Amino acid sequence: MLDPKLVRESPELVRAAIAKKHLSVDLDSVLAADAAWRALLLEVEQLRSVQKAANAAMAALKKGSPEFLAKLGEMKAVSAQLKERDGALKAAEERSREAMLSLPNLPHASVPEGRTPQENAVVSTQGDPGAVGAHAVAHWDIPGFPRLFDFERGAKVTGAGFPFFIGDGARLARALINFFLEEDVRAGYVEVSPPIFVNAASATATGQLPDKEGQMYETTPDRLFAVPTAEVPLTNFLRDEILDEAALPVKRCAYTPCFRREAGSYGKDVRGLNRVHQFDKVELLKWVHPSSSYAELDSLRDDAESLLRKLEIPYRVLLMCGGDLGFAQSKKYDLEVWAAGQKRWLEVSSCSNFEAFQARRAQIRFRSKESGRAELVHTLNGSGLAVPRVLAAILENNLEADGRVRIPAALVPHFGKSHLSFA
RNA sequence: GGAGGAGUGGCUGAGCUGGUUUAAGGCACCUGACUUGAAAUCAGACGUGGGCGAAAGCUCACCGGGGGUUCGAAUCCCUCCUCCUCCGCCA
Repeated sequence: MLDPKLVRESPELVRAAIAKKHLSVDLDSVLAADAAWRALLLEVEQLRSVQKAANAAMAALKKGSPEFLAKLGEMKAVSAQLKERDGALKAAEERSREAMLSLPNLPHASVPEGRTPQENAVVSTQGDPGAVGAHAVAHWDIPGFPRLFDFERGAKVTGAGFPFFIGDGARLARALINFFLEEDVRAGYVEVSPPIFVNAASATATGQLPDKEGQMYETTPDRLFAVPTAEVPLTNFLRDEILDEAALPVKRCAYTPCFRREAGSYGKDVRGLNRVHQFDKVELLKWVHPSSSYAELDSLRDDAESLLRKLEIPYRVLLMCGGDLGFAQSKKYDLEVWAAGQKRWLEVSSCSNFEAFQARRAQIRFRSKESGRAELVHTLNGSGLAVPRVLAAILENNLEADGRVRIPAALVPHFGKSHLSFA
């Protein structure tokens, strides 16, 4: 959420942010809810103050004395009034908080104007998408593909979008996970293996609840949620804590399976490995000093990019425009790999700076040496990387005439051999 | 899963027969004095968050979470969570 003080004092900034993100949010009703809450707060605090003063006076009086009884009668009335007003205050506070939570984060000045994904800026393109010839085929059309990636039995056992990975398919996924983790650790991220279920409080702190409840798998009877990304447990790791300034930046990476119901998805987007309900991903996460968060965003993006360079997969970097930025992000880059068979770009990483937007909701702070106060950190995250789409790109870009797939040199030590076979 | 015990500021630790408690005392941290410097000692300051205010400052909340009783709750009641001990079950 945004700083309520900022919303109160500079509503024009918030209005501009809403416009740049092409959202429709009623800022005036947010301001009204906030003002109503503050008026009630003043009232209730005054009543409490009266009550506290009387409390001290009564403590000094002899219990049962006429003065005591008179005061007691008086305070019973105050107490009843306070109870009524306090109820109204709680309701107003709830309304105000919900209203504040409906406001999006402010986009950074460097975010381009635009409404649709077509207006995202292409920052750079690496490798040559045209290098693979006309013989390239979509990965699901490669002969033998169903033997290694069994969607039919997955549907039988669990449901659509839950494939089995078999033989060299499972081996390649495992090699990628291992490669990503090793490289990320080398880049200074501390490896974490988090719980893959989280409680409602955690899902709320990172914004999955209440809005995206339908996107998560939920367990009964404990009401735990299967993580849609490692970002959720990792961000919550430091929830409600105050860090040493010297400990910043804190860099973490984590491999988890990720679970997404993907309600509403359809069409060619969901074919093959493009979009599945359970997938492996290594997530990168940083908690940083506010003064360096944009430099840290660039280095985070470069860490993710270097994985693709080492795998020799053509990719491009997009800078998201205001309309495609997302509710909580200040600035976001997408990394997309070239899938030569489908002749389209697939998103494999999304690197974002949330500034203090997430940290405020999760109350993750550091003790500032300069001010002596606890200040909010800036949080960043990005994939490093999502496995199935990288795997799909390797299958499509590296398919050779004999029907085998060449394994990128950097991956061979993890895969154990130079080619993947569908036999 | 069953039975007991315990959760108090950055840490430690009283209060827990309800009312001068404004949460004692100690440690750590910070400032000052003494000192060539340091240690020790002495003095002072020392939580987080919200609201009002130009500011100085004023005010409210917070004793694991939530609810209740009461004029008044760290203290009494209910409930949930976590940790510890023991028992049961189990890879």
